[in-house]
Amino acid sequence: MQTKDVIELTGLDRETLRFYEKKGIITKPNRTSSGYRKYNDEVIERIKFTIMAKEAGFTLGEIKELLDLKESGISCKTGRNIALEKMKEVDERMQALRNMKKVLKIFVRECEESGGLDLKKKCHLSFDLKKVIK
Amino acid sequence: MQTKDVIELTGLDRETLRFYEKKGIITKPNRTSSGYRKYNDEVIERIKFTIMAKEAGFTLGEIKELLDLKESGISCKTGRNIALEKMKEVDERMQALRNMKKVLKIFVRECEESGGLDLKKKCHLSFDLKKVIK
DNA sequence: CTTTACATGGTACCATACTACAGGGTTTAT
DNA sequence: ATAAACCCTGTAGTATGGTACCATGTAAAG
Repeated sequence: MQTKDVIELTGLDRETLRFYEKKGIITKPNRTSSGYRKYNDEVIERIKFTIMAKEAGFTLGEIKELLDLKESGISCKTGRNIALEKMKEVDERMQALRNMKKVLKIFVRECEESGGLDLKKKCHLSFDLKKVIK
Repeated sequence: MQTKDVIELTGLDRETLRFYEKKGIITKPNRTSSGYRKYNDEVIERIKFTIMAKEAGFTLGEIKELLDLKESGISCKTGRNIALEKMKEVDERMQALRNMKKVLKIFVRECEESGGLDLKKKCHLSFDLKKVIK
């Protein structure tokens, strides 16, 4: 597989792929005699994992940390603790998203109550979080 | 309320509060005769909303956009559509978080199966997303 | 009345995560 | 053989979201 194929399979662009290589998100690929990168399938898994974890709000640094567990020779106990820690973060983000959704629902309801689909009626939104949290 | 109180009530630091003022997240407060900022309660709501929305993965730009809806004189229909759009984003992020959690669960299970709490046993994690997505 | 706490504006700096070239070399299709 | 498509390294620039410091002014407490 060459760069082009990785780009096609992952949706990343060339520059970002390089950037991820520089950051250690993907391992340095072998090269052809002329210096072209030759990738294997593992890189696709790593990139897909990266994209997913980014969407879940993790930084490249954290993602690298997780990806590196694989080769780190870390103990089962430590690996497990890191994963459990990250799960806690995921739960916290989910709670934040649920709160946000509640606020947005109130927005939508307020909009509908005070003018519905009438383009001329102006909306009056509140950001009173007391309705939403605690 | 002066700066100190806002800091105490929101957990923001002085510099970040200024930064948010510069970015338009909070409206420019009135001043005392000597130039000290005098805040009202609204600023607290805006900041709390901002913190929550940030936790939910929104950028300051998007957050400002939402906060500005309140004063924009935008139509109900438009306001409602923007809120619905943001709700879609929230749902997408939630899906990403659910996927991430699945991966992390597999991590934890693999760790437990291949050594449990034994600090000497090394873990061998896989990132095979085929198990998780699609 | 002076020390401490709090405030001001302004500038510069930092990390993260890209993004956009420039100036080449290589491979492949026609 | 030559054009199109692909690849290389390297550097510089951008946007976001702060953070840190400076020099200085104001207010409140002992």
